[in-house]
Amino acid sequence: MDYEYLANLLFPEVTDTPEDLEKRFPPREGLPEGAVVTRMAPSPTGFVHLGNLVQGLTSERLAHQSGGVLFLRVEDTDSKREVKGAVEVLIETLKHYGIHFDEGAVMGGDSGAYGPYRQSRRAPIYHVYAKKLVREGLAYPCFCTEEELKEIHEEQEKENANFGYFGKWAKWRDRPVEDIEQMIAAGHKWVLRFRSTGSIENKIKFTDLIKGEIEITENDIDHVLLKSDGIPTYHFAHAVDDHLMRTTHVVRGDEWLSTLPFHLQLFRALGFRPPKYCHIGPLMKMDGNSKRKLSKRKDPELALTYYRAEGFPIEAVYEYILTVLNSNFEDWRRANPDAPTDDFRFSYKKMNPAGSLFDGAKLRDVSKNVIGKMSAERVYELAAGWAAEFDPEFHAALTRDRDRTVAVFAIGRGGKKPRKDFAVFSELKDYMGFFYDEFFAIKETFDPKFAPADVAAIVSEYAEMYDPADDQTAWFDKIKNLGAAHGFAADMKEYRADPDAYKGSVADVSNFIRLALTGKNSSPDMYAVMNILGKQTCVARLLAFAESLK
RNA sequence: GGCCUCAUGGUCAAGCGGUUAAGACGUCGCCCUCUCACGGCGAAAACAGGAGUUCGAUUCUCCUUGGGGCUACCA
Repeated sequence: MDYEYLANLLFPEVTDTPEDLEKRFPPREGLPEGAVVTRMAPSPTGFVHLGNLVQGLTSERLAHQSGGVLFLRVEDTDSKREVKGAVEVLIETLKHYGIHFDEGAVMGGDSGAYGPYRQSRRAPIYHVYAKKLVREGLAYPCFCTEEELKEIHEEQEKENANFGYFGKWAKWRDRPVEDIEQMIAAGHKWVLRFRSTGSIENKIKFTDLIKGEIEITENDIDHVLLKSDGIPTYHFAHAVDDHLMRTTHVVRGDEWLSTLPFHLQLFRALGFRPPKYCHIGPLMKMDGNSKRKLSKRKDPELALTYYRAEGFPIEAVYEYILTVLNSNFEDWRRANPDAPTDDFRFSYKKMNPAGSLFDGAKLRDVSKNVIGKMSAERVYELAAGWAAEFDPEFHAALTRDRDRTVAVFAIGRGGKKPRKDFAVFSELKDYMGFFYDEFFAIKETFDPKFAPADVAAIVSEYAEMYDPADDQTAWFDKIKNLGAAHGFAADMKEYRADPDAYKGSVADVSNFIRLALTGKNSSPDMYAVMNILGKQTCVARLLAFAESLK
């Protein structure tokens, strides 16, 4: 077989050589010793999910912690799954989550010397290597139609054989050039296949940075390298791109583990040195009531837009992912409560080889802590930003009087033990909506054991005596005395010692007032709440509540 | 079907041949307290099963079981 002839037949337009490309994309210089060059390489399917972020964050830390490079490469090789505008969504979402890329695809174009960074625009580059493989007898064209391949598969099922295009089923593997020429002349479409020399009899040993040493069977399948439209499959693009872009580490999901032997084969055939691999276990999710794990690509709860709409601060999602990825992160955070996240020394050695179940409750806890540590101004900015996008009405209320809203957020904030009232901004309206007249309503009720007449009397009398000038002690004394006058214990200890001697306690009295002012049985510190609400509003609400009980 | 991979409480996880098997979230109880939240104290809760190696296995090996993945001109 004259491979040189075949190569020119298949790729007449390719004149560049691999050497030309080596020169065009030289090894990266000026990087510190041990610098990690890696990438985030998502496919633009329309939404970004948590798994992407896990992978991206791992890559980002590995790169920037080592003084290396992180770039964004868009793997848009599948025209069938192409979703318009998805690339923009992708770039925007990653930007929102604060992953900083040193180079790669950006809105409308590229930035960096190793591009193009969209695989759909790299066809000429792939073809140079495709031609090289053909010339060396390492690849060949295959004219099988979809139907033929399906037949092969069915036949294999019948024979109980392994699936795939290999051995006797690889009908185009050893066809004479004349047949190929004829098919091309007749205008038939073809794909380029790898001529595998591997055997499932052989095992290869391989060291993954996360999983450790693993043993895998060699690949004997003649996988497709170039699809009939001339665009490469993931495998071929991975080998060519990561070599040319001088990637040192590849971080990806462990669903790639089984095709790894093929990738290694490909790197060798191409004369490339393979990168180091970190295969991350999948992120999983509870399936309703049954305690089975599953990975769901299409699960809306795993889409990043969900967390954005819920109103999780990005820092919280970040910290949560870090706690899942590196088991020592939580300990570090406890020891360094105020240090920037980037100070944490991330290590792939601490990553769990197995997949982990996504824990929403834990995310919430992390989020509460993160928000609890923020300044009131910061919470204001984020809350307003969230509301602007997802709740315009609430946004209008929040921003009507900036200083007042900041004061609301400042209640119980700061100090060693900040309040942790909410985990997401979407709960905010329920938590503090009563500060704004348009969202205020009596939503709960007091214990039916109390007589409405008593409650009404207490509330209306309190409206008379409330004085914003009182300090907190004087304020509370008034409430105690008022309660006592109505048969409610002023001292909690005395009340507990003999509950039957009283109608209730000062806690109950406070709660009547709270209910009148906030509409709920729970709220932040009442003294602070009343100060912000102002005397006029307080009195009006107290009287209205008393009136409603008649 | 074939191949790969993973396996400690409900969840996330320490653990690297000898431990009372950490910690966090969640759950429950108590304390603090004007409610809630916070905080403090405490409780229940785990090495999937079976062989082997070893003086000794959660830790090493094998098998079984179970989960996940791949087996496309998808990534």
